[in-house]
Amino acid sequence: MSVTEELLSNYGLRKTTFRKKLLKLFQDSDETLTVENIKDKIGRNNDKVTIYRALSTFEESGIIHQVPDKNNLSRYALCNSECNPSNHSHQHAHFICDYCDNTVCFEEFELPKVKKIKGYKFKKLELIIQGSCPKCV
Amino acid sequence: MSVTEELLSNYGLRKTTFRKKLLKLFQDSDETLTVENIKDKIGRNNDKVTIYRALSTFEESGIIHQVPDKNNLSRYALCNSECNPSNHSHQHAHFICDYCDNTVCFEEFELPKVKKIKGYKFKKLELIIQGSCPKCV
DNA sequence: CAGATAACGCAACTGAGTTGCAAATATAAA
DNA sequence: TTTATATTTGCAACTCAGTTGCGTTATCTG
Repeated sequence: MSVTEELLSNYGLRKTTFRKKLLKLFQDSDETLTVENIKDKIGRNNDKVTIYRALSTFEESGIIHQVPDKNNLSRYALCNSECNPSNHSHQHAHFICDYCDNTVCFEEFELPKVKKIKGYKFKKLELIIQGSCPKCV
Repeated sequence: MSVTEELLSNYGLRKTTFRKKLLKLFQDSDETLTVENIKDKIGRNNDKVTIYRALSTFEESGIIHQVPDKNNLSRYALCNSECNPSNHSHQHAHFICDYCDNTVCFEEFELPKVKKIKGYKFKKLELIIQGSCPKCV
């Protein structure tokens, strides 16, 4: 069984042709992907509904996570650590380039400790950094 | 001249009836607002195109800033400090409640100092905290 | 007050994401 | 390996936030 298939098995998901193809794409890619990016890479003929549904399944399972784009568009990236449906929080920052449309995960960032505010319960932190990436000085 | 009108003048914007009404709404509100919230408060008959255009103008000028919603929908809030078109960065965090749809600005938060990564240029930091708000224990 | 310019308001559009449903495929049981 | 069951896929049609074009109206400046 391939790494991709094993991952699907571990999360108790059916190993369909489409899911294997999509998951492999994420495993082979070091950038975050939009649905358009995905279509470009796995073929424009793939149905968007299927893509959206597979992405939702992967996200709920904890295989991938969603990151907002510059234009509030959804991008997706593989979860590095062992995420699962009940614990799916990411201790890393995201970088959004103002010029190209890319968004990158910065694994090496430590998220700040946040002081408590009475009445509020904090569950998840997301640090988004905007600026210019190496390609877009 | 009212506070609202003065603010518009300071930013070199025309003081139209609509803008005065919209800006006053932001000044009187301590929560972030969606376009739907705005319609509810200033009247559903107000044209959405006009709302969107006024929001863009305010945002570009540095009067308000945009915050993503739980559902990646846009919310808007008044800028506290003296923002302007060329310097429009917010040194505060945003809290998104997982249960109600509200998003709040946390002025009292200090954003973390972020270490440099070669090739990247950082311009803006956004810290988003998710959890439950006092109303939604 | 008159002319120039910017903002408004309407209709029609765009495009990301969703829903319903029938056909196809994966899995588990026999 | 075949069959029964449950899940996934793929198509069409839809929803809804946000945008564009353009003629009309309001604001500002002289």
